[in-house]
Amino acid sequence: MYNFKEIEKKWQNYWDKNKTFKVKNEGKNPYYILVEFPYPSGSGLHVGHVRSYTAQDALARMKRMQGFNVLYPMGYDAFGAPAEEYAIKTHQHPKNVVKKNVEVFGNQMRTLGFSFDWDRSFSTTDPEYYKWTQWQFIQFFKHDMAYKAVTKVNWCPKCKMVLSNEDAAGGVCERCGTQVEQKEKSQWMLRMAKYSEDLLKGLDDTNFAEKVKLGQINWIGKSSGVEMDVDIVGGGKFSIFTTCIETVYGITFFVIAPDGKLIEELMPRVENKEEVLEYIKETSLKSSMDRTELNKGKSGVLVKGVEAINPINGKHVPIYLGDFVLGDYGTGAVMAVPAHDQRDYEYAKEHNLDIVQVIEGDISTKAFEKQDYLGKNCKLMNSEEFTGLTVEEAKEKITDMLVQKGIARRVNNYKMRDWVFGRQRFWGEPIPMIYCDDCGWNPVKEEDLPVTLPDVTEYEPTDNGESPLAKIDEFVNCKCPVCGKDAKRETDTMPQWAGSSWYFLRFMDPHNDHEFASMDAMKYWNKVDWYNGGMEHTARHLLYARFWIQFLYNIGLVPNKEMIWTRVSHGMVLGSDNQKMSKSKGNVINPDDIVNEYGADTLRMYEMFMGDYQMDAPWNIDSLKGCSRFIDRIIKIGEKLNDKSGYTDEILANKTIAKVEYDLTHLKYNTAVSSLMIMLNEYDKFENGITKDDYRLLLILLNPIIPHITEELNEQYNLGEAICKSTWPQYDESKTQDELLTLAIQVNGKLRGTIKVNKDKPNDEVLKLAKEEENVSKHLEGKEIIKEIVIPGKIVNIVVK
RNA sequence: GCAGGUGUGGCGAAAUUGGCAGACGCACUAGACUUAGGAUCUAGCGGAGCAAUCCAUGGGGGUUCAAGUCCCUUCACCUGCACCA
Repeated sequence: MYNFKEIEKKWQNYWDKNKTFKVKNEGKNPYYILVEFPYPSGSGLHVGHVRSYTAQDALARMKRMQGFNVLYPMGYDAFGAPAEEYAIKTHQHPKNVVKKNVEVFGNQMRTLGFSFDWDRSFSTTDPEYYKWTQWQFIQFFKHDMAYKAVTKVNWCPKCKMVLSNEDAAGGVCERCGTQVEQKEKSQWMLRMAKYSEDLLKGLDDTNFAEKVKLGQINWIGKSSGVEMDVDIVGGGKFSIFTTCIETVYGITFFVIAPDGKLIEELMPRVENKEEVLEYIKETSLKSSMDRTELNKGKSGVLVKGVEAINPINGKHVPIYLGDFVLGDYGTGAVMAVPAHDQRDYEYAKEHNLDIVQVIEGDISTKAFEKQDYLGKNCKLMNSEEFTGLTVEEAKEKITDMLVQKGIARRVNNYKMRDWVFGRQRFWGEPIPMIYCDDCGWNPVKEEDLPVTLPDVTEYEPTDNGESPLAKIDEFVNCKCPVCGKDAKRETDTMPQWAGSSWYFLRFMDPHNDHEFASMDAMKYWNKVDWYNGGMEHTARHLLYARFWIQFLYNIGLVPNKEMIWTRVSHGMVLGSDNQKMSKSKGNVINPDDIVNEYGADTLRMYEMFMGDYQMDAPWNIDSLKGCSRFIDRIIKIGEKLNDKSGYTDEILANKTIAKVEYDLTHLKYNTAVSSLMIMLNEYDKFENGITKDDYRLLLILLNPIIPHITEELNEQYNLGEAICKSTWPQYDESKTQDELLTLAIQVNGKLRGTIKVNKDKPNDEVLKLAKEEENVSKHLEGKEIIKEIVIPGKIVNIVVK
């Protein structure tokens, strides 16, 4: 094995000293490659990071050689709970924890030879950065896009802490196992739901992978339907939302949300108040998790004393309270059609309610639902004048009628809610708002930004669920920015998603101290050309970031409504047991160990070669050794240099350039590597050794993936200027294919032989040659030829009887 | 339950997008070199068969001259979301 330690260090220093990868906001062909910046955890860089950073590094290095001005930046997303919890445990300021971890990550990334422009690096926790995150929040507020509202939070009574949904999974606190309670809390929200339609439409201006787009679409969850008014017997009304108005004649009851406003309004008329209140209380104790778990039975109570009138036929039907109806989706009330909705069906069975069938189909054991009847020409029944119409016709006609009568409206509903933006944590961007008894909520003056986190030593959460900042008087007490009287600061901080929603803009202009990024810089880079990250972030992070950008666009602060062009995602690197790497499973691979034992180039190459980039792949140390062996062979073939020039095999050279170029831009790193292995195998077969041009070509093509050793060999054999300063080789399309092709000959679809023909040979001559082939002619003997198919350059198939 | 994804040798995987299934690598076997080999090189390597040939891409069916690839159906696993009306 070669001395990779010395060689890799040498070239890393070279790139550093020469600022090889420093990029300016000027020149032709700007190209922005972005990888998700890491959360600098205490456990250091993961081999999964190495996979995606290497992949995009390879792309960046190739693009640079092809004359693009490549921005390939790196930073840190360092706010968040783990650093805070570690700080609590070890009694130090989280910023020190982060500083240490950032250093570790930085060093690790440097030893891997990534071509980041380190001069543009920052952490979301830098006051110079989060100043602008806070400034942007103020813009949200000023444009009425941020507001305070009461929401429920997961509360662990033992830890005295607000928990994220993830930390409250299964309804128990992840840290201590205590039953989680729901607690009401007034929090800052961003009006994200308002952007539902725009976020859907915006996808047309992107080149995201189809599955990424789908993830976004599902998350937004648009459904088109009808909102219909329902009168209550004896006065009053409410409305319901439905996507299946065609079943309106099948309504046998209504269900309303226990956590909605409607039941509050109805309360005075309710006869069984105690029962109803008890049920409301029960529901409020359940987290959304619990509600789902109790899915088995459909709980609920009859609301006595009020009845609803089915607007289409005037029938009186009961109203129930059921916790499967959510107070904050739709109108918080639903029409129940047990014959055609499984959920209603179960509810009706449980509570012994009528079932009225209105669409022809089998409802003996379960509901005949929309996925059963839509698009299948099913007909209505028991529906007065609509009986006999198809579902599709009825849907339109019933809607038209209800709309005409003024009791219904066509509406769209979205699952996506407003963004709960407050966190009761210390380690986040303080929300830059001040409350004054006289003036209410007002933003901190811009010249007073950033609102920095105080240097204290206690980060323990408070007893009442407030952020630890609430205990720090010198932080809380301040002057009202409007009237100057004593006032109090908001003590909630922002969620971790905040800083990562716009960091890619900052990379375009990272040192700007009078705006978050200049319009010129953003116009120059235009959009992120490639954004690579984990599949787990393609729904939420991407949606938050797009929302944030669309808002900035609408107030004229960024040049494009969508700032990310292509989003791709990579598969995970699994442990050798095919399981997700985790300390508890003991299957974690530390990239440092691999770099020490085999070198960064070997690790980089292996991670590119291990499998389809977009798919999960298990770690396999033997396979890595194979890559190490390949690099040894590259070094060794240098001894076979002859003094000829040009390419020994023109076709091989052109073919491989084309292949590598295609593969590196289509996430097919594994086949790029294998085509280079093939090239080396061919070189080995050359009888008179290889030329300098042959060797340099191999090294240049390999350089994006294994940059250190290729530079070293290029220098050692004096093959030309440093590869990082060189131009990517051009290929000649006409020379990527041999003149003589091997053509497969089939008889009745079965391979019977091959022939070598010139690629321009006319079809009839090809066919003639094919029939003469020894084995083929044997299979044709005594048979009648029915059909002859010649696909030039591909195959010949002769069909016989 | 819904959505998305995956399923090909002993293993990681390829397959120009409908055209010779298994490229490339690992592991394995045999041989060479060697004091030695966990180094290197050469050859072999889906299954059955001496062979011609036959069988084979989770299972079943279909379209086609031709299917891993398209259509229908079914099973298994993974990842999200989860009573969304």
